[in-house]
Parts: sequence; C-alpha cells; structure tokens
Amino acid sequence: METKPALPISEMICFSLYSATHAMQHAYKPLLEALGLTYPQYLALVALWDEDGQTVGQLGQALQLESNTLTPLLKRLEAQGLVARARDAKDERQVRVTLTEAGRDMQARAATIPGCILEKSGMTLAALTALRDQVSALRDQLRAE
Amino acid sequence: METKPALPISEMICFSLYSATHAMQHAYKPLLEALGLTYPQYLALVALWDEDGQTVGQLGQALQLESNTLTPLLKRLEAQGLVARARDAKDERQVRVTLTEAGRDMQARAATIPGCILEKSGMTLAALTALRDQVSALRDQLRAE
DNA sequence: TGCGATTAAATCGTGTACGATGTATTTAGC
DNA sequence: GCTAAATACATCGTACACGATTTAATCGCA
Repeated sequence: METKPALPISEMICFSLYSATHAMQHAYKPLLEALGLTYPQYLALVALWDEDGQTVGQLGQALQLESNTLTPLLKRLEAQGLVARARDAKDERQVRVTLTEAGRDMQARAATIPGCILEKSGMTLAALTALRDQVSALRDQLRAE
Repeated sequence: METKPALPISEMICFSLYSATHAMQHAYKPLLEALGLTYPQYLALVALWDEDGQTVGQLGQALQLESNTLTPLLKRLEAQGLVARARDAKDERQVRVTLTEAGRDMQARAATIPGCILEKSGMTLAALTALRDQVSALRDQLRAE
C-alpha cells in the first residue's frame, strides 16, 4: 500500500560490508600497484606463501573462489612469472600451483603491507582482530545455509 | 632471507571482509533472483526508495560508486522498466534517476528480504547493528586517508 | 574389467568495479 | 560576454565474480 519507512542504505549491514570491502581494496591499491599486483592476485599469493603447491581446488577453498575465477587469475600470475601451473602426475585432473623464485621473492617485497594497512585503519591490532573474528563468524553463518 | 612465518589468509581482516561480502551476496542471490535483480542493482533501488529522483552523482555518493560503474547499471534498470533516466532541465550535465511505477512496486516485493537475511545471519538484530557500526567505522577510517 | 557416475579445471556469457580518458555543460575570471 | 577551468556523466579497457556448461580423468561397483 503506502511506502514503508525505507531503511537507508547506510544502515544496512550488507552495505557496510560491501563498502568496507571496496574501501579496503582502495587502501591496498597503491601498495599493490608498486608490485604489479591486483588485490585478488595478492590474496592468492598470500595463500601460496602459507602453503606452496596447492591445487586450484585447494586455493579455491582457501579464497572461497571457483575455478572459473581462479583459472584466469592464476594464468595472469603465471604470465608475470610469479607462479607455475602444472597437472598433478598422480591425478591429472588437478592442477598444482607452485611459486617461482620471483613469486617467493615477492613475499619480502610485500612484507610491509600489513603494517601499512593496520596504520591506515586507525585501529589497534586487538580491535581489528576482534572485528575480524566477528566478521568471519557472520560469514561462516551465512555460508552454512 | 628465510621465509617469515606467513600470516594465514584466514587471519587477515581484509580477507574476512572480502569473503563475508561474497557470502552476503550469495545469501541475497536466491531472494533477488526471484525479482530479476542483481545485488548492486538492489542496492541502487534501496537508495532510490529512500530518496527518489537522485542524480547519478548523488547515487554514487550513497553507494560509493563512480559513474563508470553506475551508468551501465542504471541503464540495465532502465531496460527493465524500473527507473527512468533524464537530464536535469536546470543543469543539463546532471542525470536524474527516478523510479517508475514498477520500480516503486518492487519495494513491496522486496520487503521480506531484510528479515530473511537477518535469519540467515543467525545473529540478533542488536549484534548485527553493533557489527555494522564497527565495520562502517573501519570503512570511514580507510576512506579518510 | 568395463562403464556410468563423480570429480577437477577450463570455458563461456553477463554483470560489476575502476583507472583513464572523452564530451558536453556550467561556472569563473577577466 | 568570452574563454579557461571545473563539473557531471559517459565510454573504454582490464580484471574480477559467478552460474552454467564442457572436457578430461578417476572412481565405484556390478
């Protein structure tokens, strides 16, 4: 019937996540640009620095992305000489992604980034950690459905 | 020199936001699909339900998007008959976006969505509101730089 | 052992995001 | 009142995301 009192977009939790994610990517941009990386490419490298030689599927689990997103992204990383992609000899369906020398070197070059982001956030590490856990819990709940 | 203890991606605040945003969009998907809307299109309509007749620039302020993203999105909403786009007579540089009858009707059809999302989140409204404010504060800090 | 079901990546099409640039309109300064 | 600067939107190119489908390899089980 009549228009109900519309909830302003600024008060929606989904929009706060949406816009905070964009703001976060914007904060990373100048730091990553210096390394020739995009934000999702950086996340993929972070996952590989933690554990090298993961399959596309394992990376997808870690990053919550499907092969339709990862395959082109990994090809771009390969074109930059940061990773190598090769079929697994034991199971030819799987593709293992391994860091190259340049890919491993990138970790040192990116080492200052987390500190820069922490500073830009204007929050204490403890506050950020607490927030992270709450946001992760929300995500896990949403995924559980 | 040696590889430093790599921070697992699961412990990064940026990744929790990134993956929670994707999970949120995934939660909205079936609800919006029934209305023929994408998630950003829905957000644009929410902004218009709150205030009709905004310019592209005002919508961009509300949604934190530029015209290069909004223009094609609004054209798709226009093609669906949900909004109309017209140059402002007072200032021909500006384009005003107004809801059509169908666009206004959509608000009623979408009225159950926030409740569904609240339920899927498995959190109380108070907890979600508190989380929203923290995430918004982080976003504003990051944008301030 | 053979073959249908399952699994893992890749491919395809659509829709965001966004930096850089283009174009039309308005404003400002002289 | 005329032009340079500023403003608002649109366009273009690149890179995600993701549903749906395809292709190739492995598994399950009669």
